[in-house]
Amino acid sequence: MSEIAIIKFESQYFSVKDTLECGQVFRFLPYKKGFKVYSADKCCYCYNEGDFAFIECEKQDEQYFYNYFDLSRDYSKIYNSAIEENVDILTISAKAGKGIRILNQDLTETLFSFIVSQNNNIPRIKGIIEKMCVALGERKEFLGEDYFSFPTAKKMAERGEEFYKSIGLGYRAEYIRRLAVEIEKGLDIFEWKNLSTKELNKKLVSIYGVGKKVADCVSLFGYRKSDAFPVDTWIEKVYREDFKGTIINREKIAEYFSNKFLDNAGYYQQYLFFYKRSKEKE
DNA sequence: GTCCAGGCGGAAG
DNA sequence: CTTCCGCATGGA
Repeated sequence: MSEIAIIKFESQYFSVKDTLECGQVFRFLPYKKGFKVYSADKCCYCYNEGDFAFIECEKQDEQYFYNYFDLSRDYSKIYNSAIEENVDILTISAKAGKGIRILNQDLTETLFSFIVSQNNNIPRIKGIIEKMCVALGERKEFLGEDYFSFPTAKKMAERGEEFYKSIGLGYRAEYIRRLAVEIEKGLDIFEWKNLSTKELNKKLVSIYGVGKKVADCVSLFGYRKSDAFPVDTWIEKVYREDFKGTIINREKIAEYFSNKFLDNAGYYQQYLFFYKRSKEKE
């Protein structure tokens, strides 16, 4: 039995539920007072209670999850900047999603996950990724329960297109398989860490199965390029209905928001996406 | 049955 | 350069 560490953090700018459910991450499950969250080969249990958020994990993973939940960043600055923009829908969205933080996710997992996400809905995306982990990941244990790690590229490269179709990937099967093979052959996506957002985008889009939208998500959630502004169907609705925008081309809508909100664009995007999607579900 | 989901690749204009 | 079309799957 390994030792458990508990991280305690003020909840004013940290809602575990909203942070997990704002669409940036796909591997988490309700558990007791909150959620179990899985990242790469690690797991933690987190929840809000009183005026705090708590994260329980193995002692050796304490730094990993401190960084994962982006706890060294001051979100009051981001939140206040959003309010100061003086844009109604952004003010409403920021207030509704005040506790949202952008996670520092595992890069490889983020890239594969957002390829799965294209033209797909969040419950299905979760299911497909879970099947990949169960089939190809490594069995681990946390708080007395088994779970599976996100598979390595090596493991993924061993399986054919048929396997990926069998877990529901449809036409995306070949995208996943080919990326795994490329990484196995030496493609190093970590090398792109220090590129500008624009140069990074070029590299990402060159991957088979990665277009502008997925590239923006991976830039924002994996590489933490906060000027990236992913435009999906929900954000397109926000743009049309709330910003009264007239541009049709999604790439240009993304450019519009990146230029408008600069290094806060990605954070605002999460507020907007979360609010728009939560309203539609009612 | 139709429509849609955190879209993309490839062909055609 | 931009626009259009086919694509797998499952839930509403």
